[in-house]
Amino acid sequence: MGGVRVATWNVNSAKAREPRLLGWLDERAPDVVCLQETKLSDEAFEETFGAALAERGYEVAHHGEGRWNGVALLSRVGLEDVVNGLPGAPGFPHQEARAVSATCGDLRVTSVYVPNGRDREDPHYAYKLEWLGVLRDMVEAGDPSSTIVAGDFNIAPADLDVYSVEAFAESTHVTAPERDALAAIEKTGLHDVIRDRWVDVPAFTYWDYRGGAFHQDRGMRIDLVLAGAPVAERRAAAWVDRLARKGTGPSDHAPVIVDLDTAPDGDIGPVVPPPSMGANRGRSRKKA
DNA sequence: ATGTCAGTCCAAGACTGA
Repeated sequence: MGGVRVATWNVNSAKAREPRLLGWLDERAPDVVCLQETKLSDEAFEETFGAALAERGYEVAHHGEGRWNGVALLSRVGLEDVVNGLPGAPGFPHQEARAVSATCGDLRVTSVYVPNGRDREDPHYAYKLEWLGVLRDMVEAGDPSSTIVAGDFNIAPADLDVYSVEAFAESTHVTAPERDALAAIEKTGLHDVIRDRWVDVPAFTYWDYRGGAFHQDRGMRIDLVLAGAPVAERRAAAWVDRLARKGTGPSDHAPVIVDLDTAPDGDIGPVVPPPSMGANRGRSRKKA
């Protein structure tokens, strides 16, 4: 194994996304996948995807409730010690299927679907902040150095992460309490892998279905991959798979993909070739 | 341009959620 490709994608109904999801797995071949908004029961997910995912070599941890929410982890580098939900998380009023964690190889991975918050005055907003606090506590109680928390955070971390600050003046997703709650999670030792790589590029991950938002790039960056420092340092590539937002029957979210090199103490050497084998040699030779 | 899409109930089109 020469490195691990980790991805997160809010599919906005796994059932409605079945052909797109399977085609995307074949195209991108991620090793670990965090899914959100599967909108399926565990039984329905198994029935719809069990065989297709097993064929592709994935072990599956799905935590669903049926109509809404629903998260999953797919892994072909191991899937152990699965925990459904956030221990001690608030509900509305019942606990919702918004988190699932597992150990995948040398990574402790959590797929999260953070509550939307709806409006600043809505009780769901307070629920969202409280839920984020419990997520922070869970990360801190674990080992942040081997942690990945990825998913739909429903928070744009900074003004760069929305297409228009004015358009969000009265909205959730951009408020100081939400951003503070995210910062508190990161302060346990997690890094925003896409933002580390693309320092001043918006890198939107979500575009409303309405009003031609995708075509006009009126988007938001709300799907994040957070990783402990030793994991984030293994980053070989990090990007938003905008192709998956195009064409027929897309989700309103695009996947985020992060490639990690093998850990320094792994038994296989680095993925990046030495300078003498660099890609530029071939290109310049061809020119000459 | 809040101009879409997905789920539910239940058989069509309202309602809810994002």
